[in-house]
Amino acid sequence: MALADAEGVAAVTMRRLAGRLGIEAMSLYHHVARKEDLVDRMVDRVVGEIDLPRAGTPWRGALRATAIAAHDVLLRHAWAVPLVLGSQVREGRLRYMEAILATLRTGGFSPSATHHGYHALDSHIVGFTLWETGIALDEATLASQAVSFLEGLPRDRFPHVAEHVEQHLAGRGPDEPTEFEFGLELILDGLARLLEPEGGVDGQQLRRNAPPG
Amino acid sequence: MALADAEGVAAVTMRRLAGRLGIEAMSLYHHVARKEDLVDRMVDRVVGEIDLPRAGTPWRGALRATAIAAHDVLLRHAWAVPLVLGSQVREGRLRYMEAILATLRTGGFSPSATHHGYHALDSHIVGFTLWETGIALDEATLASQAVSFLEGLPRDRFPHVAEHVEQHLAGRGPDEPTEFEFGLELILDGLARLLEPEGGVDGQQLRRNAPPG
DNA sequence: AGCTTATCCTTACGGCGTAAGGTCAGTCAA
DNA sequence: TTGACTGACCTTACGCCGTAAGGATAAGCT
Repeated sequence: MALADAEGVAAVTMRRLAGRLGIEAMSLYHHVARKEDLVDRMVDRVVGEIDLPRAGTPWRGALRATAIAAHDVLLRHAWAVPLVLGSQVREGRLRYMEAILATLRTGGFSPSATHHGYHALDSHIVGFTLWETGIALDEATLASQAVSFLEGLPRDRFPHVAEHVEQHLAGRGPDEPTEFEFGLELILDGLARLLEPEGGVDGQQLRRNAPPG
Repeated sequence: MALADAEGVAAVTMRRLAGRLGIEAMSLYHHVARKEDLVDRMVDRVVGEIDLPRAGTPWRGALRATAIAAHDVLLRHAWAVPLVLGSQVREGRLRYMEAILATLRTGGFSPSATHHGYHALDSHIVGFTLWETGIALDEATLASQAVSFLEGLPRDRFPHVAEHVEQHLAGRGPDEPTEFEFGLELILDGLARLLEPEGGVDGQQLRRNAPPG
């Protein structure tokens, strides 16, 4: 994982990894059946690093904190972001899912609403972080990159794209939420409205039911 | 792209692609500097397939239709999903961005709200589709896969995960939105509330301003 | 006729995942 | 004490990969 963090997952080859461990490439195959297994386990360790809410925390705060924790962890291990939704579900992922799903269910959401809410949240976390890690290195190179992008951009054809990049350059105001948090609040607000009597998206089906187990 | 659609982007090697074209691998380097360029262009073509809203369509319907179109296109070219947010911004992506940003701006959103809304939308589209393509093949194998997953799952430790998978198996009710549309509506609802007088997430800063250009 | 240019080819290198089949020290029952 | 077993590791080799370097060929233009 140190290797992946430093040079990306492409740098994790059986030969290089073995070299770091002072052994030969083929020796790794006594601990792992295929390279894919190795990577799957690495990804699961990343997910395992996400701090989970203690049982009993009110759902909105718990979900908010967990989403932010997940975002932080994924930024620390950017190589894992495109893999996290496609890899085998193991211990770490199960624990993560269970915690979020239990939080929603205990918070009063129906099985269906919980199901949908979980995916909406996960999509935001992974999708947003995927975008972030796709463009970002540090703030400075990002800014200079954005400037040179703006210079080459035909403004007459793409005025709104230009404005969009300028928004990036402007940064955010003192009380404005992070870009990540903006989308997160949108989703949490939407979920909160599902619990209100009039309901939100499809109030008929997604309202409260008795929790399982 | 036919090769990538059929066998995934890993099957697109310079030798195999050249073979399909009846030429040698190295000949491709007269049309493309690096393999990365080739893949970037393929991804941009995928984005170019997304139907964009005609100028003047009311923002909410326009965004909804575009998001669904993007989702469909990405499902058709699943190999492109993890790449789309990290690849070079070219013609196709610029047109896509311009259309969405213009829709929001014309719809009355401030530069900042437009900026945030764009990313929230994009994160959902890509994040959700990444999850979908990570698990899904066809409905039937998915179902049998889910059943065998449930059998191996220790229910006492992960009761909510079990319920979650059962929700998948149950499928959705007749009037229930798609999972993709559920998250989409959450985001569109949230954006709509930004336009109301009282504002939504951070009403102070994100309210309307004069559009650019 | 000669030059330019676009297109394609050949050969070669170092690196990849991994199949197949060792070696060798420690463990433990008889 | 011995001998089979086991787990950790190594060696060699195969067929892939991207691409560097340096032609070949044929069409079009002056």
